[in-house]
Amino acid sequence: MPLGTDYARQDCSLARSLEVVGERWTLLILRDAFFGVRRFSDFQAHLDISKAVLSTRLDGLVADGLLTRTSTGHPEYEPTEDALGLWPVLYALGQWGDRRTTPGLPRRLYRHVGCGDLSPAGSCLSCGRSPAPGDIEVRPGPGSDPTRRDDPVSVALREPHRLLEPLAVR
Amino acid sequence: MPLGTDYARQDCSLARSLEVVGERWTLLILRDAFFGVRRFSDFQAHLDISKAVLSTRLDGLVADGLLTRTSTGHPEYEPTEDALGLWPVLYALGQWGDRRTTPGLPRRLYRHVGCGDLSPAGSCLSCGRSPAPGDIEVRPGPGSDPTRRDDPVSVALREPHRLLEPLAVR
DNA sequence: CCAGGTGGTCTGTTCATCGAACTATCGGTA
DNA sequence: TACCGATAGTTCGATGAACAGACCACCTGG
Repeated sequence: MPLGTDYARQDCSLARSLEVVGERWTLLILRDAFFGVRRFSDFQAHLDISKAVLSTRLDGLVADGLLTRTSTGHPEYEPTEDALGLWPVLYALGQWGDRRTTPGLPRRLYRHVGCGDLSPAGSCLSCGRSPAPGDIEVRPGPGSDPTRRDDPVSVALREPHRLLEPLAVR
Repeated sequence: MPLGTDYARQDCSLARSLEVVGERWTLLILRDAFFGVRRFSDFQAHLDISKAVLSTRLDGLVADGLLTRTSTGHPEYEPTEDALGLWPVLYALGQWGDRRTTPGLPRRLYRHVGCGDLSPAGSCLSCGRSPAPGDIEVRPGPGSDPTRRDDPVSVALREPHRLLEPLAVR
């Protein structure tokens, strides 16, 4: 395992997790995968990441079983069941970032499809359950800044969109 | 801000969070702070981290308002209110790591003090609430490996211990 | 079968991390 | 109060990872 990614001497599940998702860019790639990004060039356009690093990260995520890569035609990367278990982590980190940087003005809003909005803890304000990512719809919130980016993925994400559903980019 | 830590062009709360806690070692340092580690040498002994990097990270966390550094006597680092908001993230990541690497054998167990054990989602199995870190007790679970480490912090953590309470290391 | 878009790899430079040696400060003891 | 060990760092050279940009191979539509 390359330097910078392992915490071999730690007897701790957090360390085990960080060996998989703790590298620079990895969680942002997974966030995009939840948002429906599927293709190499779309990840690259949305993240401003070097192709070499993106390639390394995608390969690593496939090797660790968090993404699958389609083998026919142009490759697409899709989150696995295992990756879906990370949704609470991504949601909690996003909420924390919202509270810290722009209190009261979330950059994105999440909704339990056909039910109610999500609380900061990730539970539906209407039914009280914590919906699976596939039952969550994301839309821009009052803290979002539509002038910051103009890549096709950012544009597509200005419309409400159900998580995990492949994004119509073009 | 040094390169490797910023995602300036991302309009995303997750990116803002990762700029603060996304670097190598940072989340493990915060985990230790939740576990009651307070002193430079104890962080270092428990994490096997170079002193230079530990120094840089602690300074950064103080600058970002996640830790306070006592100014009288030997320095101690204590998590701030802002840092406490990260507990759900750390807990969720730990649970995910447990499930992935040793299903059914968690390395640590968490309990709502005076009430019940915590579910994988972080809520108390007895009262249903999600307790604040100060009301949670941690103890080794069936998946822990007591032979892996012998530093004073690891030894102290073999006893049940309430989060945020300074660890009696010596 | 050709052109352009897609999905990479390769390269030189810059930056972060590492281990080890060195320095400064604290606090207890004589 | 003057020492001395423990604590808390800083500095240094070597190694490895990230970056931007050039380059190349493959797929797909015309």
